[in-house]
Amino acid sequence: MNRKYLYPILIILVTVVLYYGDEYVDKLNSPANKTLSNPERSGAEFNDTFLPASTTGEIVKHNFYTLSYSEEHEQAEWVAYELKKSDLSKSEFERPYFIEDKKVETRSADWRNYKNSGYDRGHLCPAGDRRMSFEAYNETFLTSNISPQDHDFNAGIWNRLEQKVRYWARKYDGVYVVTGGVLKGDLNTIGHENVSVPNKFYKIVVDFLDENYKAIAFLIPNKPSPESYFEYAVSIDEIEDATGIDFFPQLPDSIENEMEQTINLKVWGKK
DNA sequence: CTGAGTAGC
DNA sequence: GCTACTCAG
Repeated sequence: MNRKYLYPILIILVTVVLYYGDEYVDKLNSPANKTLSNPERSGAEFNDTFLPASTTGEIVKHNFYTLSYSEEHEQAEWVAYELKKSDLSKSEFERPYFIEDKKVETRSADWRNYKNSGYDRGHLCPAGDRRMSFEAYNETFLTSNISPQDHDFNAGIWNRLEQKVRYWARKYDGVYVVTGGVLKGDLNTIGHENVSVPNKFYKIVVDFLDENYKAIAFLIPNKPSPESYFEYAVSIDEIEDATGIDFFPQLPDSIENEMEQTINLKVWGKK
């Protein structure tokens, strides 16, 4: 057989085995042996309680993450997803092409806006967080999930933060993540569709392992930085002020208020 | 891991 | 317009 066809088929086969193999193992282990300590706190219904409010009214639910799209800025104002410990498999997939998100009614930006713009097509929900299946990985390559990022920012401090989030997901047996660019003020644009270039990006990470939810948030300039992301840690309230987004409206007020005001870096491992 | 640009059908 | 290949931090 031609090698051109053999390789993709092998990838698909391996993927199917990995994907359904995990489901099979889960079935064997369930419900007597629960490897996750908080399985009842997972799934779509639970995730909905962490969804931010949309300022645009255009929420799009994908299978592996949810976003709120801003047609004005031609990108998501937030992308939200649960990153489970079990999501962190090491399957390797070939990077696909970015394609339009057909679930966005106003059409998401064409990838060509980014070509020769000087900016990366920076993932909001990282491809590295969705390697549990071929479908999940590919779903991150929708243009509704990218934002113009300075390359050295994306490959540098932002990438280091994303890897830390994966570490926290392993340590805390899953975290909830909300991330996006700050779409406010006078922003430069790129491409024929005028995709806004955020000056800052934010990321909020919630550990919901026990009843005492705790969160950490970051607001980082869209430029190279040799510093630690901890230098850019802020409260969720500060991100709400900067973006105008209400992040956890569905949580009980007492939990929301406490979580959004607090900055406790030591419990997140800052030395 | 995070990405880019170019050549060719 | 899409795929394959090469390359960088």
